[in-house]
Amino acid sequence: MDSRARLVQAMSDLMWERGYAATSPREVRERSGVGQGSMYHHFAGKHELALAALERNCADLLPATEALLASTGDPLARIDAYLSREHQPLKGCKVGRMTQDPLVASDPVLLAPVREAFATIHERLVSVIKEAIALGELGDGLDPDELASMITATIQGGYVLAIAAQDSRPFDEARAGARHLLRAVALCAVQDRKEQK
Amino acid sequence: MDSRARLVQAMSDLMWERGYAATSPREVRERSGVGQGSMYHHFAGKHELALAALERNCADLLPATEALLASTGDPLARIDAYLSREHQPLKGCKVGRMTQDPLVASDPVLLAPVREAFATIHERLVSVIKEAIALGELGDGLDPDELASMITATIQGGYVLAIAAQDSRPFDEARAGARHLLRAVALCAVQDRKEQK
DNA sequence: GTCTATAACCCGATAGAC
DNA sequence: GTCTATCGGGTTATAGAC
Repeated sequence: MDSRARLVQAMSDLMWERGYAATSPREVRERSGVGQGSMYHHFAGKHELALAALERNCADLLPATEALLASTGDPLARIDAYLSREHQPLKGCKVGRMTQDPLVASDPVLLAPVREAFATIHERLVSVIKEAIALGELGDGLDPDELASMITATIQGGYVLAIAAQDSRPFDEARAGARHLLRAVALCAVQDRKEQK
Repeated sequence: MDSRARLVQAMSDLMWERGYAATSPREVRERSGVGQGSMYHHFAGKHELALAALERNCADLLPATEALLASTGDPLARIDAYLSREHQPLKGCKVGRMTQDPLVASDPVLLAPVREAFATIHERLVSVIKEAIALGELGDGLDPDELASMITATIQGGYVLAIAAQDSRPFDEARAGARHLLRAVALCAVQDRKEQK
């Protein structure tokens, strides 16, 4: 790993552990083992380094989620998989948490990669939900955008509850609640179709 | 408003606007118009001031939510009301956001009021859900803890999505998704009971 | 591309007069 | 209870040699 990559890695880790404001270039330097001059050779300053770290986090996390949703097979099962993935609830989401860092949220440049990541997930999720509706797995009375936002919000909000409680249970409960609710309406949809026959 | 209250108010505002780490005692002093000496007379330091601000935020926000959920009347309508309240999604939640501030989340003292606030909401919400199940408004196949966590997570996660998108729509979509999903399973429950007759 | 040295400023906190 | 003055240290960033 070269100096540049080590700096980005250290910045990413520290922003996760301490947040943007509380992370100093000196700590980044010390953790990455890169000298002062090198750091300002590769990046104009803390801000540019943070942007690189955020872009890297998004690039790291997005593909796995996209793969999960884009895979072939039963749409509802893919949503279930999205809602069942392994996480570390008490550590928070490397991407989602950034929206709650005021210095990031108020900075259009830093927020851009986060916005794009969530927009992509939303788009994919809406597609899967539309597939499920087309296949009759879900009733057509539900709005795909609403459902997609609700599902992603459940995960992101689950982090909030888990950290507040210092217990991963609320995170798992929230996601299970969403899965079970979806399953219940899916059964309704099946039932409705039987009755119409 | 006396010096102490003005300091707490200013700290609360600044923590919301900038976060804990990025808020300096000097800014608090300047915004509140209180002198240096006064500040350190009332509070031992930034940490103690932050605790007072967090406690105040929780005390300010909790009663309205509790009142909403504790009111008499149709349980499902109360959940609907909880999911329909006015918010400022782009500004974030004064309480929930604190869980994503690493310096707050890693400090048991600062996190305590946040933990208690969410625990209280959860408790109230579980009661309302149990009422709804007892009345047959919801089927008994759903777990009240899961549902309660999902509902609060939807709201908290909605903030994340709204800030990421810099648009309040995802917040409203997520909450509407949860309401419509609940309504759909409620109709299922009614249908099931009719069939059993 | 990396190093050391240093600038200029702000941080959180304290001292002590009034 | 409030004021001004100040401390020691850390902050982000720059300068300039190698």
